[in-house]
Amino acid sequence: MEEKEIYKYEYPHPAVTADCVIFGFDGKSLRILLIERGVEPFKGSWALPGGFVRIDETVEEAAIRELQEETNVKGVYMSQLGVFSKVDRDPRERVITVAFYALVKPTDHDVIGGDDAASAQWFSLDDYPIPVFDHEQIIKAAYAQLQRNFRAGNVGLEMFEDKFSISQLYLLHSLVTQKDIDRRNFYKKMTSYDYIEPTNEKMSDTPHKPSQLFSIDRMTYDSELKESFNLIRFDLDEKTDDDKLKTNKKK
Amino acid sequence: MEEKEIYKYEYPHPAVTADCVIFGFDGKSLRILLIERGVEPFKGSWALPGGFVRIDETVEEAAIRELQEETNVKGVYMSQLGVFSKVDRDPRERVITVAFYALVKPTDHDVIGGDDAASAQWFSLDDYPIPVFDHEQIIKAAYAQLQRNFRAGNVGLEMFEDKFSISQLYLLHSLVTQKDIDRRNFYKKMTSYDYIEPTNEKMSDTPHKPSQLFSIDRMTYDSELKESFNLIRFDLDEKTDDDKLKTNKKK
DNA sequence: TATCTTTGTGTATTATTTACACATTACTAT
DNA sequence: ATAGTAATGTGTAAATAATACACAAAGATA
Repeated sequence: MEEKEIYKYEYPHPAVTADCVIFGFDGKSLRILLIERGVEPFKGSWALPGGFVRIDETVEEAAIRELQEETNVKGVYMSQLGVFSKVDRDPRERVITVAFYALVKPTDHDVIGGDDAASAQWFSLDDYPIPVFDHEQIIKAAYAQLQRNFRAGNVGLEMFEDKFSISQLYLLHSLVTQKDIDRRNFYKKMTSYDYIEPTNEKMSDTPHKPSQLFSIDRMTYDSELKESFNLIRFDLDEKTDDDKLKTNKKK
Repeated sequence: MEEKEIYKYEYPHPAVTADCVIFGFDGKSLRILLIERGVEPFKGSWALPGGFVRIDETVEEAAIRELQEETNVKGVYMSQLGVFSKVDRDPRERVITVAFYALVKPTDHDVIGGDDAASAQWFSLDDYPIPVFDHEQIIKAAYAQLQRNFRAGNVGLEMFEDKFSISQLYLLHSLVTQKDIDRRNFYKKMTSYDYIEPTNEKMSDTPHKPSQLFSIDRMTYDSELKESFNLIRFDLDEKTDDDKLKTNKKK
């Protein structure tokens, strides 16, 4: 027992964690990814995926590592949301957390609970179990930020790995911005962007007129929009903060 | 000597600091507030005001406290910029910093170096001593963020304690956005906002036609714009993170 | 009184946003 | 087959916002 307390400091140090608010859009509704805690405190309760930042990694590295360890989600565009540091937000000790958020397609990811997470699961944003710690506040702040970005013109194409229809995008924008956008004007606006390119494929298995599928010119999209919204692709092979903040490197 | 290392942890903990990028606009040019370090490491070099977050305060509280201790600047609207966490950014130990930024009028503040700062001084943004640590990178990121906000429509009135002329505001916008805005269209746009109200005073001591002075309807301004840009008035009597994130309380 | 400089107003042009009519293309039911 | 249903996609006009630029007004200066 005396062998455990080996790290000594002259002044008290907080612990630092990274937490991830992962929003999912499945084509119908908005979802949120939570984990069931497998360890104390709050074992068995739901929480955001995340965990302690190691002494030899950046907070960004911690966020993607923990997200992958606990939910198996990887390779998504994440943005830093901010720091939450109320002194009593964790019952164990003083813990300051850095929150990140991302928007993904649940079907692109095989969600598997792992590590400190007994399980990981998507919930509807309208009805999810209130998470422990101050994670509910973090989710609210992340959603507000997402909404601000969309209202300010972020198109939100980071989440589409492959082809998409304008009506999918329309539904996403309607859900996120909470505004009733005119479907037809939205269609024309989106198709006018040079980074949204029509393919010659169409949606299949629809009980009505199938929509055309579009693809993303990532080069153009990234250069025109990503810098405006500080979206960064986090992959495990990226190294420094500096890289992430200064350039738009992709895997 | 053995009495000093009294805080023990099972796992290594980083230190956490809060740093402030304070931009100043004096009516002519943009400035930045730096302190001359009075302690090691880098004693005698210039750096951003800031310091360690205490175990019983939030990062916001640390930011305003350190800013006041080291420069005597207080009561300004600050925004959280983000976290910088490269593992080797501080030679002493692992230090993660949370950066904040603000835009103020230098003449509103009596800058006095204090505490760990041997001195505090305004520098031109075009020509300031390169600060130590990764503070140059933080300044660049803060300026980019400020520019994004202005380009996205932030009017930047937080910094005006009292009356101002549209030409002052015009110069500020020209400097920050780095765009050449049409002076006359800018005038009309600003005077059209309902939170910018004409007074019956005029600028004095000008060698030409004096400009009208305007005042800010803070209530309207705050409700219409602040939430969009996450600007928060930090005062020493505010308490929790929660308050700061959720409401727009003012002193 | 003329000149200089900056402030403030007017007005026309262009671009963007919003509103809404309607044709098109699939599937489905009779 | 044919009509009905439910979407997608196109066209077009009006309202609003952004841009460009002419010029009058106010005070200091010579």
